[in-house]
Amino acid sequence: MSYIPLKILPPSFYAQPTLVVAREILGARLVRILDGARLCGMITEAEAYIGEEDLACHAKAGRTKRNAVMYGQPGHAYVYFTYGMHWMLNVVTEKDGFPAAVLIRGIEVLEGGEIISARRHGGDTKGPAKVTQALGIDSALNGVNLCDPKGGLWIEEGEPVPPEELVTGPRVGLNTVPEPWKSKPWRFQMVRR
DNA sequence: AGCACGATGCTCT
DNA sequence: GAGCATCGTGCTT
Repeated sequence: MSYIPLKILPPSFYAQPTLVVAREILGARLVRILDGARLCGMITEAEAYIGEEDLACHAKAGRTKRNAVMYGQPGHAYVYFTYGMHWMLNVVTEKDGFPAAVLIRGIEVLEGGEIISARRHGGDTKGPAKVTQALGIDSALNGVNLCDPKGGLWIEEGEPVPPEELVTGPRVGLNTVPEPWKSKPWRFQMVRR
């Protein structure tokens, strides 16, 4: 059995300004094919990291081996390792050559709940490292094209999020980042009302 | 319910 | 060698 995505988000979606992508990716469906099973969750929280000027962005000190994918084509996955044990999933935005991305910080499970629950040892999927653990995302997916289902990871169109369910705030975990970057309201979250 | 802390290893200086 | 876009546990209110 194969899984044909219905409305996969195209490169033109990711090529938009990063703040637009971070806001509009909420409600979209993150899909992962893992060991032949389709896992899917609605994206509920995301953060924007925008260019070398943004001192919270990994590109702040220029291009390195680690952040190279962020400088590439929009619509690809930037996956990196941190804190000695956690993987983070980002989607590359803006035009080729400009380093920017959106960090996927939380999902609400829609499909494959039993598999995901087992992978999470019964825990939730609210948190960037929880998302990657739930969906089996690691360095093998760094640089994967999210617009091509062959990669086993893509994002499908979802229901639009009404403004009253959208909340913004400062990005999380930027303990040593200087202002104004530390306090930029570049975190976007869906909340049930 | 909230906070403090330790785990754990890769990347860049 | 320092720092890290975090998480789970265990302890305190």
